[in-house]
Amino acid sequence: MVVKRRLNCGFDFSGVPKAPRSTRRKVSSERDDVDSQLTAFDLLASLAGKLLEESESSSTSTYGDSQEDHLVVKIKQEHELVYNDKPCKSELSHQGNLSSKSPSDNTSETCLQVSSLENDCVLEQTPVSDCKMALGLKQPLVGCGNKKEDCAVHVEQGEATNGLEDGGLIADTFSLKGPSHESVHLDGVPNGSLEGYRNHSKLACRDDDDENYCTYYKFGDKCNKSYRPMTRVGYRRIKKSMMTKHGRAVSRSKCFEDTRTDGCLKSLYRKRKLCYGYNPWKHETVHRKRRLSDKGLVVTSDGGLSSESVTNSPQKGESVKLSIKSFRIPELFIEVPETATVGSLKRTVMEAVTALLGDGIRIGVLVQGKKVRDDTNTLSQTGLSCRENLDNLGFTLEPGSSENPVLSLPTDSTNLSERSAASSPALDSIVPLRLLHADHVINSGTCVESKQELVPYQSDITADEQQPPSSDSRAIVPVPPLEPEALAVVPLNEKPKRTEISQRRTRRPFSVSEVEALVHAVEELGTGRWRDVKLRSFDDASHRTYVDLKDKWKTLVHTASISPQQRRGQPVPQELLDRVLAAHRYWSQHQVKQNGKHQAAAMMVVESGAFM
DNA sequence: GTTAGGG
DNA sequence: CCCTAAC
Repeated sequence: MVVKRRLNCGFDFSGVPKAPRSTRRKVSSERDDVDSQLTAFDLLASLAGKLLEESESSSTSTYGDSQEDHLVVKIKQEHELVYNDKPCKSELSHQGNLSSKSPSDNTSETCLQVSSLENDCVLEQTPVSDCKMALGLKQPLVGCGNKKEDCAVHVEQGEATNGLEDGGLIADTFSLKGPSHESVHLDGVPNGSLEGYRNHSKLACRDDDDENYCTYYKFGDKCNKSYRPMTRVGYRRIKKSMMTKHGRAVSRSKCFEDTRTDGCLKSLYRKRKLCYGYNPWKHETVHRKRRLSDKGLVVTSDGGLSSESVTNSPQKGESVKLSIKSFRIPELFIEVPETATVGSLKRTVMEAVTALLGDGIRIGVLVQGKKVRDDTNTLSQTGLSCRENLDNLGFTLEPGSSENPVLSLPTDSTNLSERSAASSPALDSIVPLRLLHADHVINSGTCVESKQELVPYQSDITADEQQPPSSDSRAIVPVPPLEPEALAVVPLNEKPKRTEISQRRTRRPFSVSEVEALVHAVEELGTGRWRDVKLRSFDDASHRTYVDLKDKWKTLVHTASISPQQRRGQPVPQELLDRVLAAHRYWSQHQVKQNGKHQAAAMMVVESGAFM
């Protein structure tokens, strides 16, 4: 007999045989999990289409060169054709302006991710803190294009609310996450097909099951001409091959992705940091969203701090001249209602940025990739007296208070995902905006490429905020493996309590379109063929196992059975719920005669009149 | 490996 | 979403 491992269970059910499954009827009041979120988001849809075309036709253009200060708009969207077997997905990335909006329809909820907000700024014999101060003054730092020579001073007064659009604050990456933003595949994107759009921009792809971000770069002329997939580029494929059909094994074999020698535990640990330390706010949002609004736009800005260029010219001996071309602002977490105006979005982002900076951040200094801890040493003592060494100078953004950076974060060892998944009140009270990483690097240097080569797994943690260098920048110094201190922001107590190999997957609310696909499949296939449902309608969604689909159906039936007032979460269209009930009713009666499925389905239509 | 149901 | 039992 299997011994129940659960400890918090008052009673050990292990000895209690379950009834035959055919008679096991669920009676428990299942928590309403139907708060499906992340339904379709069509903002920028038209742009997406356009960009898709362009991306297909342009491969080596230098388009991106002249537009580096534009937003990089990454759109992932899934269009589901109800009667198609499989959803049709499109994804693309592009540099563009947020203002190039497109018709947004209702489709629902959306996750908008601002990967970074970037400001060009130059420190010229200026203490970093001054720049920081400037950043905190609600003064958008006006970008200066890609000619660093033109960037002498870039702290200019700007309209606080116009930052995004007017270049005051430059968000270099927007990810608009559609219903199934998770199912992003670079596989289908020919290498370099989007090249023209990001000469120095990143393409971050979110990998399904593990919330990994793999990041691709196109570097400027100074370095490499082509995309350099991160070392883990093959990960997805490898992973896939290792997955069981239903994907469940993945969560238990995550360590294989580790290409280093750290071993499985360490890998898992890193992974955990990535998944849960890195993005706890995502979970946080879920709950806050649930609490605050029915329809909300989740704006997540995650980014780092990085510089695109540093110029230095030793003047009169000791003087050091630094130019930090840009700051990337670490992860922000913002929530605005779907009905909010673009202007208010801008304001919100602005406030968030300001608050973030105002919260206080520290700057770390890296020399030759090593952190310089002694603040009392002079630069020359630190070895920064010569130009060559300056090239190896880097900066990191670190949480402001060195003592306990994570003010509001609980310090127990329960990992964040669990906490947030449990709607921890403590988490709920967290200011929705916080510096998450300190491993964002501003640096100067010479070879961007080596950054990846030397620090392959940095992408694990900061993939989405890795900073692509501008084409003419001096590029980025190789950054050493992250220092523990540098990323101690979130996981104060890093040792996860549960050392087990297993790690709960992150919750992935079903989008309306997914629900629709599910309903449609079940209408045709019935409720006992989840594997078929999976293969039929969710074959591409590697993060949806047939068990997930079954579970979702379960909750859908429950949701449909209760009054609308009792429902929580993102509303599922009543029409869909009706279909759920109808299909459920039908298949409850007809599950025996499984032989003539299609006939049954056809009959079902006739009988219920609710389908199709 | 799938399915059904409880946790 | 996880876990387990029963297929």
